Amino acid sequence: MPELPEVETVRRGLEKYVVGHVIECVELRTTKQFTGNPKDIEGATIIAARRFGKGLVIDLSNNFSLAIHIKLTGQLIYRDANIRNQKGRVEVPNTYTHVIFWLDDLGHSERVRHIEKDSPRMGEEYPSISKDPSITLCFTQDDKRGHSALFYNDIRQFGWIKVVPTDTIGELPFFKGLGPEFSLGQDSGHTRMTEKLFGEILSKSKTAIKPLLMDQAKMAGVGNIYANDSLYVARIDPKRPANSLSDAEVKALYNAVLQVLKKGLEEGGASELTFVNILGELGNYQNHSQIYGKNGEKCKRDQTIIQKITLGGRGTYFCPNCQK
DNA sequence: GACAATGTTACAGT
DNA sequence: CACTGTAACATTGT
Repeated sequence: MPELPEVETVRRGLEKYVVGHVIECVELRTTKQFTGNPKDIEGATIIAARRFGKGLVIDLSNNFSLAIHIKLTGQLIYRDANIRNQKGRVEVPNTYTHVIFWLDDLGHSERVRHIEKDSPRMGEEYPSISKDPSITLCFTQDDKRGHSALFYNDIRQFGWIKVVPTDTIGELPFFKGLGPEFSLGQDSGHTRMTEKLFGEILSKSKTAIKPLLMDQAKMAGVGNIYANDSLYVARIDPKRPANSLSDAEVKALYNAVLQVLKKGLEEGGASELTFVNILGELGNYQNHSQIYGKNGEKCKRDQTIIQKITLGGRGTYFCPNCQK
C-alpha cells in the first residue's frame, strides 16, 4: 500500500466510513507494531483522517492522534457490525490482523462498562498486555458481534501505529523528514510540490533520477511503481543524473508524475501485493501500469523489449530505446 | 532453496 | 556533509 494514491485511497475510505465513530476499545493481538497507550484513545471520537506523503494520521476528539504507516503490506479495513465479511473482500479478522479498533455502532451505542471499571486512571501504567497477546482488552465475544471495527492487518509487520498528542505529529521522525509532496488537488495540507521546486530539487542532485523521485526526504509520495511509470511516460532513462535533465524534461517528468499518481488514485490504487481499500476491495492500477513489472514484454511505443535492472537497490523497468 | 516483493531506517564506506 | 550500497525488519510467492 504503499504509495500516495494507495494511501490517499485509504484516507478517503477512513473519511467516509470511520470518521465520526467512537473508538470503544483497542485490541492488540500483536504488540510490536503499536506504540503509545491505547487508553489514551479509548472513548475518543475520530474527527479527521489526514495524509502526509505515504503516512496517515487519524485525529481524535481528545487531542490525541494515531500516526500510521502501512509500509508494504499493511491494510486498514473497516467492517460494519452487520456486514462483516463479503465475497470479493478480505475477511477480517484473519491471521494477519494485529490491531482491532472496536468502534461504537448504530444500535449498539451502549458503552461497555467494564472497560472503564478495569481501565487504569490517567497517569497509571497500562497493564502489561504486551506480554500476553491473547488477552482481549475490553470486549467480550458477544460485544464484538454487535460492533463495527477498524482492522489493521499486516503480513510482513513492517508498518507502525503510534498514539501521540495531535500537536506532536510533526515531531515524529517520519513526518519531520518529509519533503514537499505531489498534490492531487484535494488532499490534506502538507507542503506542496511545484514545478519550480521540483526543478530546483533535481538541479541540486547528481544522483540517478529514479532513486531521487523515491527519496521521501526530497519529495514525498512516489514509490517504485509510480517512479517507474512516470519515467516511462516522460521518456527519461531512470539512470540519468537528476541534474542532467533539460528544462523540458523536468517539466515533462513533473507532469508525468502528476499524471500517473492521478491515474493511480482514479483506479483505486495498485493491488500488486496486498493492497486493498478500506472495504477490503482490490484496486485496479496494476492493470494499467505503464512499465512496472513488465520486464521481457514489449514497449507499447516501439516494441523494444523492456529491461529490468536494479537501481538504488530497487527493481527498475525501462525501455532502452525510448527512454533517453 | 534462492530470490524478489508498492517502504523505511540504520549503518558502513567513499 | 552528501551520497551509495547493504542489511534488516517478516512473510509469501515464484
